[in-house]
Amino acid sequence: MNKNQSLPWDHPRFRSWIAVARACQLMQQSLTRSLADLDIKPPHLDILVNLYRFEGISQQELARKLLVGRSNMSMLLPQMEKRGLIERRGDTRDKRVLRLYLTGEGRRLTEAAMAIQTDLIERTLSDEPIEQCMATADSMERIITTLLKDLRDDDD
Amino acid sequence: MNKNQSLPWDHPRFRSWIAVARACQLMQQSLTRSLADLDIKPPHLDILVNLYRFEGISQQELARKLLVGRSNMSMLLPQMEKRGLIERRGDTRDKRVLRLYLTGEGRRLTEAAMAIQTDLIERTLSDEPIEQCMATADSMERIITTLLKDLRDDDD
DNA sequence: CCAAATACGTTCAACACTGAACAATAAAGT
DNA sequence: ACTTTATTGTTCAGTGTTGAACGTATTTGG
Repeated sequence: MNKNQSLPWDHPRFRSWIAVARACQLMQQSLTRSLADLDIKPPHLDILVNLYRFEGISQQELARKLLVGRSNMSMLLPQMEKRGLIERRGDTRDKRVLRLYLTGEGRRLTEAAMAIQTDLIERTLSDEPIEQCMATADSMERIITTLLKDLRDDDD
Repeated sequence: MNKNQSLPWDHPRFRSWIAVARACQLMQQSLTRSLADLDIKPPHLDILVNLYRFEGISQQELARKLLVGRSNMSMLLPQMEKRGLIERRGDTRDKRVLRLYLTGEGRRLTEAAMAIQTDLIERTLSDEPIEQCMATADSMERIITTLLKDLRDDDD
């Protein structure tokens, strides 16, 4: 019973998750490099993609979707607005919220960036069978649901 | 041909990877909370675990394993040394390198932290079949290899 | 044997992210 | 109607991460 018998690396789930985390970290670094040409970083891309899909979203909703703090959006969005990628218009009914929209240039940039990201992913995962990818996706979506529920429970 | 026909979300591999990234982000946040009791954060745990497995590793090697910059280690390690978790001893043969060792307290803390992490992972993944976990692990390890090779190629 | 190139660790300025405190606005409770 | 509570976005101090420049030590190649 010296080493408590079971080192973490012996657990299949543990080993599996370590690999997932490591792959994510590497993919993020690779994406950062690939996006450098467009002079944006992954956080900006996350924002752009969400505005692309959900036009008129508020800063609060955006922060929730991205799992970051509201203050983060308050730092990034004005800088992207100055760059002419997005536009912030006050909601007429609720004067507290700012609704977010892509500009024409923002939309063009978003499409270019998404193309880069898609290429990177498709290229990196090209050896993985589609069924495996879909099984992993299902798995991850279940895990996401579990984790979201846990985090919400803790906030009470 | 308006929308370039294929939005990223229609690609199975793309959808799959987005789920992976999101799950990782959430797991990281959850881990951060769980480790708060021990007053350490995920980066510290990464360091501790590697010293646990590879005693006497150098700062350089450690940084490479963790996929972070050397300067990062130069910031974190002295602070962990002051806290009495690790020890840094100069190599006798090569006076440039500092070799890293866990102290008794560091080892205890590492074991406690690993138990927390293992519990979190086992609990979160408990609904996923073992075979699925192992298939995902294989998948991820292939992807890691590919990404590592790509990053190394870029550095030339 | 010596000069050039390389490797290790540190420092520093720049930037990113967070959580807490805050002002303005809206919603709920009385 | 009006006080209280909650929500939205901002600001700020604290902390983490990075890449480049640097000093020191080692290795390589003439």
